[in-house]
Amino acid sequence: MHHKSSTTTHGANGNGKRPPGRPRSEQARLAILRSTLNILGKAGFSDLTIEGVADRAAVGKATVYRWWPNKGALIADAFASSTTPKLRFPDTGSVHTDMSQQMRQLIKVFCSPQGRIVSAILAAGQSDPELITAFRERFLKPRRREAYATLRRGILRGELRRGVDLDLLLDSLYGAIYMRFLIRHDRLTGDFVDRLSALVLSGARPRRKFGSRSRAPVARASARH
Amino acid sequence: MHHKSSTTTHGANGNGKRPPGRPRSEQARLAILRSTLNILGKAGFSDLTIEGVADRAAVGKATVYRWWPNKGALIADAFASSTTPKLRFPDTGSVHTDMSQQMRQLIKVFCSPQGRIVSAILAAGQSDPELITAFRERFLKPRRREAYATLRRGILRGELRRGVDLDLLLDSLYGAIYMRFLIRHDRLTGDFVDRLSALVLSGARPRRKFGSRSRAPVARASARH
Amino acid sequence: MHHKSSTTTHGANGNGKRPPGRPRSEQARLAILRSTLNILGKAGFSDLTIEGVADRAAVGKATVYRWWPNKGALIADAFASSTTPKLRFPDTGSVHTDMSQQMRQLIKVFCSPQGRIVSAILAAGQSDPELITAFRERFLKPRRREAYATLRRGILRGELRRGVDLDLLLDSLYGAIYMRFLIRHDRLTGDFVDRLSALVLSGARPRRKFGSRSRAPVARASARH
Amino acid sequence: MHHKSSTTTHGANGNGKRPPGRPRSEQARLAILRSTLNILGKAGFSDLTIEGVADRAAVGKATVYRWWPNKGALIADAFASSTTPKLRFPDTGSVHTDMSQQMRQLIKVFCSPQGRIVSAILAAGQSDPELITAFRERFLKPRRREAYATLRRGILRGELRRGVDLDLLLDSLYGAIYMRFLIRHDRLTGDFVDRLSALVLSGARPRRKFGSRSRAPVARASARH
DNA sequence: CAATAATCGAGACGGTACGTCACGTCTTCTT
DNA sequence: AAGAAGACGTGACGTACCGTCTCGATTATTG
Repeated sequence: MHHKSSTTTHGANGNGKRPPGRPRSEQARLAILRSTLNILGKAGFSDLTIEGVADRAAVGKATVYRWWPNKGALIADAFASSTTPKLRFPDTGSVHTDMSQQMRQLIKVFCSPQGRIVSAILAAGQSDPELITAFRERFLKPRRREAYATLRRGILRGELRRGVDLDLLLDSLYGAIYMRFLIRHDRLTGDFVDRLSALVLSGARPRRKFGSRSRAPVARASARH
Repeated sequence: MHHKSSTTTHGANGNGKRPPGRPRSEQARLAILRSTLNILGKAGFSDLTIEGVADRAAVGKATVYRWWPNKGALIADAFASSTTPKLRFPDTGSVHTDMSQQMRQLIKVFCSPQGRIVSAILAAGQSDPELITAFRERFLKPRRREAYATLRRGILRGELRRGVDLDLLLDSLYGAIYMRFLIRHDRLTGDFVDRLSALVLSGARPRRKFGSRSRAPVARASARH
Repeated sequence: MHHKSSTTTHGANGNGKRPPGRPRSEQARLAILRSTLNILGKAGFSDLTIEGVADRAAVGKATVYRWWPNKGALIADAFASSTTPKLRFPDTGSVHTDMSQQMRQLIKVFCSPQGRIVSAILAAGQSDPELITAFRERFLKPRRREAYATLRRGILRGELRRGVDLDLLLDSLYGAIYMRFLIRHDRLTGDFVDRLSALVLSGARPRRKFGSRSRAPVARASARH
Repeated sequence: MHHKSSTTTHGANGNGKRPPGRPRSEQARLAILRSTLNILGKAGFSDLTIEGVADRAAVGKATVYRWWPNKGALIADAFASSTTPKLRFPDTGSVHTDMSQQMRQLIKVFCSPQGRIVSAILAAGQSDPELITAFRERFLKPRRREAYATLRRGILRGELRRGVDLDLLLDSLYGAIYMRFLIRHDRLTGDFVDRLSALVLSGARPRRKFGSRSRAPVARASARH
């Protein structure tokens, strides 16, 4: 492979030996990523040019091409390097509250300049499979893993049905957010997120059995939503 | 505005008078739209060039620019003109079945060559507000209107809660589909659609009335929503 | 031939019969020629476009093409229709004075807006033989004929040698003017014209024969220069 | 100024230091000039397109635009670079012979394919001042300087009058040639050149001194000029 | 008084070349 | 060996005119 992973400067490979020649300039790498984010933050994907990135980073164009095979990889790296603000799931004892709070953080990111970057990645990803894969692996999956945990806590507490399809559930929740984010047919507000969480999670509650009284506590638990 | 709506040839404007000059060639208009769809169907948005469209349509480049201000508008028009396969809502007497069947049609479209066009529009729309607006107005809204009717039938039949937020409901349903379509983290299957519909709609069921023994707690639980 | 002579409206052909159909609009014809001269007078040949001519004349483009096969023909006609200011040869009794005065008129034309038109014709004529021919026939030759007469008077008066090559003489005189006009390496002034005339005509004086007494009058004639 | 002189590759500037970056390709430069001359030699100025030049030179269009601001500058450079055939002034001891022989060479050039280029430059120069200036500086003036020397030798030898205006003389001589070349009302032959030289130079002969019997009247006649 | 016929304006048509921009590659000297 | 600088061939951009064509409207002659 010609293009090295941009996160691995060849100065620190496993065997402790450094290859001859001038080592890769960390300064240049950072300047390029910063420049990419700056441009993406204030202009669309189509306005992002390698030439523009190199100029703003005061870097030779070839230095960009040496380390990133194409615009997509550059954007992906830049996004990954961008310190995505906290998107942690709290553990409040209520699935609804946990999800709702995290989703409120998410829409805050989507509405910030960071949002432009996310939408640029999703857009570019439509014609660049590697890019959409990068988004999935580096952004979506890590958060999904946390979401699974949150939901499982809800199952254990009896707030959610035991056999519920977690992916289906998460797609219903986040899909609505992504859809509004990308198609912009309606506003992304905290209130929307709350009602969304309530609607979808209520569809995943344990099924009531006739004559069973035992689930009253569960009912009380979800009563806090 | 310089660019006329491409759907309004000036041959049939309201006052019955045709403006002077050679009338717009309907043949050229159709050839351009057809050519656009052909190219989009087999290549990505970035591979679609106005020059290529004009060539394939055997049309002067200026003729394209005369009627469409940019690539986005062209794609939007082409998509709108494409006889989007039937995406009608049946009336089976069950909301779940109605929605489920329509959503199955939708994913069939998304998985066909038409899907490339949709994703190209959504992608390009991320840096072209007019394009995403065109998608909303010409594609999304008309179908939403039908969806409202379907859901309202469900309300009348008592399948759905009276005060449910229809937009919220539809975003949960379709958002999940759009998300899988765009991020491709999971497959879009008929089964997925069925379970999706079941999950979300069950969250919108009427609250149980007092006296029905077993559902009382649930009803109380969601009462605050 | 498809293109009629622009000076012959078909309303007045030889046999007194007028063809059916709407007659050519004299008004349009004049507007086109006027517009051509206006544009040529303030811009170069390369800035003259048929489209521009038609627009300024408030005339359809096809009306121009109907009557003039190309830009050159249009310019030629426009130039011919332009009332070239008086460039007559006086008859003062001195060849030098006659020529000098006419040449002074000529450079006045060359230095006026009319000059731009002449230079445009000569320029365009370099890649359009018909155009340079038109210039010769319509502008140069008529004036040459008068010049011949003037020079012949000088011969009769004994100011010029009997066998002198009149074309050679005139090319020396006017060539110098055209050269300065086109190459602009030096100014075209009245004084220049006077000295030019003196120089060249003095080279065409009768040859002195030994012991001949007859040239006294000639000497006197040129004494007035 | 953005466009560098095409004759100065930045490889050899005064201070011996080469600027950074890839040096200009001398090969491309020559290919472009050659291609320009080829096209001009067989077609008119209006048939010369930058696109055509670039294609024939197997060069990017941008490379042409990088170094020449417009078609005129390109032609001027191409012409200047064309090894203009020998147009030297001999030193035969006779002004007439010297001039005559050089002028014969000139018309030979004018009648060759090179002539098309000259006429293209003069034509285009009529609407491009820089182009006509380039012609003057690069072609006309160098030859004029030699012509001055030739004429001055004639003065020293007593063949020409001491105070004669050399520019006037040269305009009479060469103007006649340029006029016939551009207006094509008569042929450019060696005989024409000989008689032209004889005519004009004879008008610049020294005035006869008193006491030389036969020329006395003539001398008096021109004395006032 | 129709019918016929050629003109007029307007302006869209398929083209060609324009001059610009970014692409991704290359060649040079410097670090 | 990597750096910046920047020229290279390529190819699409959006614009301007080319010369041709279709329109409805106008203005004449002819039957």
